[in-house]
Amino acid sequence: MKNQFGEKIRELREKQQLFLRQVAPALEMDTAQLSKIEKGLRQFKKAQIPLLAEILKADKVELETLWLADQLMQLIKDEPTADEALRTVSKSIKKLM
Amino acid sequence: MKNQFGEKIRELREKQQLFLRQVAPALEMDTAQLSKIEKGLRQFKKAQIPLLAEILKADKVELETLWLADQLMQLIKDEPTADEALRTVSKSIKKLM
DNA sequence: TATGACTAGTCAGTATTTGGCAAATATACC
DNA sequence: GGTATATTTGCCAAATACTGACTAGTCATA
Repeated sequence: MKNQFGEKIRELREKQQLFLRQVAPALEMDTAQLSKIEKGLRQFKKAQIPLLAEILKADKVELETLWLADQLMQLIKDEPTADEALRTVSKSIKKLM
Repeated sequence: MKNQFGEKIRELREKQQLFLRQVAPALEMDTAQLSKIEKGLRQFKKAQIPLLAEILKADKVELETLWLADQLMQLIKDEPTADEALRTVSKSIKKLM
């Protein structure tokens, strides 16, 4: 539960029967980088999500959501106050909407 | 709703009638730094929260929660998928507890 | 206008992240 | 086994972001 984005795009890539070597160049990176991204060892650039979604014929918004969820998970993992902090944030965000 | 930690510690400091020049040295920083922290322009080091709580006679856990909430807010502000991502994270976190 | 509290700006030093390559490993096929 | 392709790992230099420290500034009050 800590690399949902990477796992998802790997799943999508395999479903499309694409190899790293086919996808990576389209994102202007090498296969090693993309491999790391899929395993959650490197960050994927948010700005590239739309392009990636297109390549993988996936839902852009879903990928963006997973990407953001991973960022959040990173922050709160190992944090005892995670739960309460999330509640605080949810409350705050509702006021902005 | 974006600098709850800073606002809180300023409030606490004023309630204790302390000046920046009194608090900052105890945290091994200068007043300019602490001022920026209170205004949300700089990060406060998580590891120093217990000490800060002591100085301000405040609840350590509350400060930690606000600190974390601010980190999260930073990430999700301006993110259209913030709401959904938060839900995803909340779901994930429950599985770890 | 003098003093004290706070803030804004700058900048070098430090830390972290990234991109790219080369080598290692894994998998499949013959 | 041997070869070919796919993926992963490790490393390092370059780029980027962050921090601490200092300076000069504003603001309020006496």
